[in-house]
Amino acid sequence: MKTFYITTPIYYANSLPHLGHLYTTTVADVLNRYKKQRGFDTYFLTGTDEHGINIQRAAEENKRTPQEQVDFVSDELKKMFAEFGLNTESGGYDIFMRTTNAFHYEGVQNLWKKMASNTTPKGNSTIYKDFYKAWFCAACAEFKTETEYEIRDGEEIPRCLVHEKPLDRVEEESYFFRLSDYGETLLKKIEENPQLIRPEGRKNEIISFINSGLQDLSISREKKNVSWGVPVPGDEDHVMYVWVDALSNYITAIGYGNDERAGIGFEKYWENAHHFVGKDILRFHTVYWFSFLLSAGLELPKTVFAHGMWLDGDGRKMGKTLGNVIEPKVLHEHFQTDALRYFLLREMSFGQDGKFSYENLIERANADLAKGLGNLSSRTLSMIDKYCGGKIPDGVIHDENFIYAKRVGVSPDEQELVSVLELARDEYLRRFDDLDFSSALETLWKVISRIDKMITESAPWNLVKDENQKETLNAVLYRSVETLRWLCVLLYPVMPESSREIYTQIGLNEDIASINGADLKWGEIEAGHGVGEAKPVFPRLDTNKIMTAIKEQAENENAAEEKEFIEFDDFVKVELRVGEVLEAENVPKSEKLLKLRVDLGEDQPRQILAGIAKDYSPESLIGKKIVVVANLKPRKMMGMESQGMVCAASVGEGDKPVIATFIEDVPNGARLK
RNA sequence: CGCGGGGUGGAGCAGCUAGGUAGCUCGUUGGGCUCAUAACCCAAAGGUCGCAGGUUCAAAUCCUGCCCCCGCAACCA
Repeated sequence: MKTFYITTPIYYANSLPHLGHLYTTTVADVLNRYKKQRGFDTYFLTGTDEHGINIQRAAEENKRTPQEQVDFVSDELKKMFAEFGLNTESGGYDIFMRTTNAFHYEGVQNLWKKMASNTTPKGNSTIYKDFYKAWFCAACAEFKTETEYEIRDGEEIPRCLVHEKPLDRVEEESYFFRLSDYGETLLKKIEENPQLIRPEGRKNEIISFINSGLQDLSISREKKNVSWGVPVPGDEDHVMYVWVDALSNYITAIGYGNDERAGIGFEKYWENAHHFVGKDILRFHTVYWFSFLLSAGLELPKTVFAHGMWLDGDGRKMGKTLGNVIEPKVLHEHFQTDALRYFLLREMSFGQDGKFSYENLIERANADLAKGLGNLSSRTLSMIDKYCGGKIPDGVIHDENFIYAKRVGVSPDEQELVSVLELARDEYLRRFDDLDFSSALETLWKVISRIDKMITESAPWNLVKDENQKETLNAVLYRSVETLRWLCVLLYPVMPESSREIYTQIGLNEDIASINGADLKWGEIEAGHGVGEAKPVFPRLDTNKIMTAIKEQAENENAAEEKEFIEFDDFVKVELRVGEVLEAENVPKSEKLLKLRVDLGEDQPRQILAGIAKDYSPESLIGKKIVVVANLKPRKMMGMESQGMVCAASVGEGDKPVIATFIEDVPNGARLK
């Protein structure tokens, strides 16, 4: 039997579950069900990456042990996956991989040894020990060069430009992987296997990255600095750094280098491995991972597919500040899982970025599911119930009745419809195989449209009044219900629950999870078979109602958070003072920032940067008395230091700032208490 | 010159790798129908495909230059 091994990334166990996790794992789940249905022996991996300094720190902050910390996060993730039917019990992933598993330690150590025992394509040792001094950003998981960090006034430790967190000075012995010897081999592999990195645009990025020259990769940390990791074999003083440890999970999980998982079948699954990753981590999964595999003498996966990211409805990145984050919890509460699955696959052209808003989801669910598929199912079954006594009619139109069928525009021969359906099915499967989920689904919805049209044009509600049209009526209903059967089978991977539900309502009871769409044949529903009760499968969603509920919920949560009282001492820590704006000007190249000089009654006015340029002109602020947080830690923005913060109310959806001021005159520097 | 993504009817997108009548969903307008979850069907309006040049018989698609928007990765603010 042909195998198919599909993986999501293992998610780093220092952040709580979010839409990104849900998306990648959902796509993988859909494809896994699809391949299984098509007769493949599949294996589906997801999980968590649980080592490293960030975990160690998060554990300290939360007063837990690292193990408790990763147990907590991976449980949260598992809970979310279970809520969305992605867990093993629901037919989802086969393993929730965790890098803290004992078998992983064994497997990855054996991989390391194997890598170390070989030489590079250029005949050098693959792993060597060296001394490395560099600034390292734990959040980026990258070493930073001079252009990638800044040293703020009064600080000695540079901060990463991306995260603005202090960097770690890594000045230690480290094992290195001789990545610099693998460029040519990688390029050759990529060229030989057009499907190796997808989509095309992303592949080109990787090629140009390789062409720009590969540097050797630090793959260990001294144990005295980072203890939470897999020990380097034969060297007590080092633990593996993320790359070898995390990436290798894909092979240790199916039995590479360890006995515990050997039964899963490394050989058979690895030869058909497919990694699904976000485009942000594609480089690690191609350049680094491929090189490790080559160094260990292992085959590369068949495909690494980089999907896009979900942006908000306006095309902006989701983030806490903007308040535009899509919460899995909200999705679970207000939407059917199948509607979400459909949306995720239909709305995004796979490989590109997509926009996600609750409104879009509601619109899709209503247009395609409630009004489309659901309504077709409902009208078909209801007519079979009313006009045929709940039994599926025979679809044959005999010669003598051809004339009546033609009179209402129904082809006596069903062959035309069958060809259309088969063509759509073939196209659907082809596009699905090509991971073009969105247009695959589109082809099926054309079929739905066609059947709706057939029904409307032949008007069964009129046919039923005419004895001569009995066979025409039966044929229309048979064609409709038979098409519905096909749709259920084909849509099962995308919408397992709803497809099963409709299938049951049709009165059928095979397990559609194991019906290969390619084997579907017209006319396999037997006439006389009783249909089940027709119930709406996809409820029509009320946008106003749902959006109101979601907003109220968010507000309640905010209110709950605000109700946590602080001590007076806490308030006193915030030094609010009256300031007079002496000067104000726009910051060049910045659309948000204004540079203010504010008199706080001190010797020198302060320079304060405020993100209000969109709503306030510089002139309008001069001479105004405002409220300033005087003891806020200075911070650099656009190369300038801001020595305080302007207080403003945050209003409306765009968090429009409205500056606080006084109704009477007040002396500069007066403290607010 | 940091890197990347994008600019296509009112909204959201596809088409661009292999040039050849500009397509889909939603929305709008008018009509039809009543089996169905106020659903479905038909018709219409609406685009100089960011701008300028070039290649070509032919460019949304290829080339050059420019303008504008958005990200720097779902974390933190």
